[in-house]
Amino acid sequence: MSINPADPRTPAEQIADQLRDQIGTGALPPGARLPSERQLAERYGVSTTTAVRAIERLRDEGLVVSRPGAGRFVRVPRQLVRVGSDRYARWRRDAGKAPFQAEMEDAGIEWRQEILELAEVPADDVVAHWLNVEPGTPVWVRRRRTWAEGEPTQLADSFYRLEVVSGTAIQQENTGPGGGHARLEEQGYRISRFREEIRVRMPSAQESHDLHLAGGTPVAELHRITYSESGEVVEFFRSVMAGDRHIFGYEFEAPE
Amino acid sequence: MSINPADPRTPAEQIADQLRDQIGTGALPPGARLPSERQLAERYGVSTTTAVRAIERLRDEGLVVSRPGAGRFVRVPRQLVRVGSDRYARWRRDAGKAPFQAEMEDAGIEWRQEILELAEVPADDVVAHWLNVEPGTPVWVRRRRTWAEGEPTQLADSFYRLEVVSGTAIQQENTGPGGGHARLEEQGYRISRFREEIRVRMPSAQESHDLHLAGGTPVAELHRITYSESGEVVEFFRSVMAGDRHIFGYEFEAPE
DNA sequence: CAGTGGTCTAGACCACTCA
DNA sequence: GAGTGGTCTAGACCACTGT
Repeated sequence: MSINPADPRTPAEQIADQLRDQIGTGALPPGARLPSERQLAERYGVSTTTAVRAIERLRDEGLVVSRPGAGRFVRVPRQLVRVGSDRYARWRRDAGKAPFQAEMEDAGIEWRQEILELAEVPADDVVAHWLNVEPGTPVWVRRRRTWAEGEPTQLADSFYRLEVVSGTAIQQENTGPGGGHARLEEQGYRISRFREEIRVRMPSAQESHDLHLAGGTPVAELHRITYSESGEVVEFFRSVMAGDRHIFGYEFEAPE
Repeated sequence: MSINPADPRTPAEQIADQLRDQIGTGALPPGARLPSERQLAERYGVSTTTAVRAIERLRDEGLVVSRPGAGRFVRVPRQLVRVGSDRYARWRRDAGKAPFQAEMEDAGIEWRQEILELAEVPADDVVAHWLNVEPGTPVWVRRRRTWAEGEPTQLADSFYRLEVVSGTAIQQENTGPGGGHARLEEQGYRISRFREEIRVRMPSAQESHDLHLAGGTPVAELHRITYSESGEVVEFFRSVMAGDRHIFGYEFEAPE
């Protein structure tokens, strides 16, 4: 429990490594409080700045969370949500379940959805590309944040061409049984195919705040394009998902 | 170009925001050199420590890379590689192409593969689970690093039960035309189904080094399970991929 | 050899939490 | 009110780069 000047690692690294070991072995279990900056500085004979750099390293790795005024604590792992390609099954819609609802209930997870915005907005370049309209064309957006086990997990925006959703429950807070996809089918758009794209990146400060992300937690940006039987794009879905809470799973046959 | 004490943002934030704007507008184009720590500290009237914290923020966002002794530079964006679910098509194998090779050549990207290890190793828990053996059982591993456009993009490990690959070219450096999957089919395992799982996380220090990742770049961990016609798992593939270089794409029909 | 990034010292002040 | 995290000052030394 001290700094070895002969060690090629820097003092901050040595302190971080020792604390990481203690977390790994369970000597510091999830939820446990770490020594304060001042305590660490004194114990290891370094300046507070160096002690802080050591803990910041662990925070960036997602092992430690800070609560200003209270202390630093070993992170309690957040539950993982599996996201599978069978979540769009028609039998689920027929059973009155929206895709997100089905995922959560399958996993036995308490969940809710919070509507952030229902509005007509101009299409940005990506939205315009997929909905096959000119950039700037007014489109309908449904912006929401989903929660699982009392923690936010996803910022999800669905975009539609106006003529597709005008007068439907997709423009209401509650889209009704089966969710938005069920309403689209009622409008005559039989849903036949999906394309999903996943990108990996760091969150913006805003996203980090909205998703309660610990420092150093990446996000996945999921794009989903929903095609009707005629090959038309009927929905463009863009979601930012907490990287520490999701596993994405896909099954497919070996194509011929 | 100065600090406003009335601004609720901290000095380091203000400096970071101004530099980020200059990068965003192109005033500091990719490859441009940023002012040095000392120059920034003097210009803004802050300590060098504060100037460094400002630049570190940009580095963590992946906007800036450091070259010790030389300076800090606006990052030159790395090219994205699309990874699609049709890359396992049988017609590609018949054309003598391995999946990775097909992806790269479709995108017109110069690529190569570097073999890191070909060996018999004990199965860890995850490998054992998917290959349906006891943890610790010896399995065959093929560890490699793939490069695109002169930059590493992927650390890829393929695991096989010993009886599946013994005596085949999968144990050699060069697996031959069509890659490992073609050799498995020759052994009588007709490949019929895949499952892929994607996790998002920060890299370890080792991975960060091996993939030449800039600070603050997350990775995707891809697991692929390959099933034969009889439902048996014939390969478990685990890969760590640079988050800033890949887009994962999947297409699927609306399940019934 | 001048300049650079990386890391460090030994403090300081502020806003906040918790008892 | 004592303790905490967050941020800051005004320097310092080292290993390295590029000329």
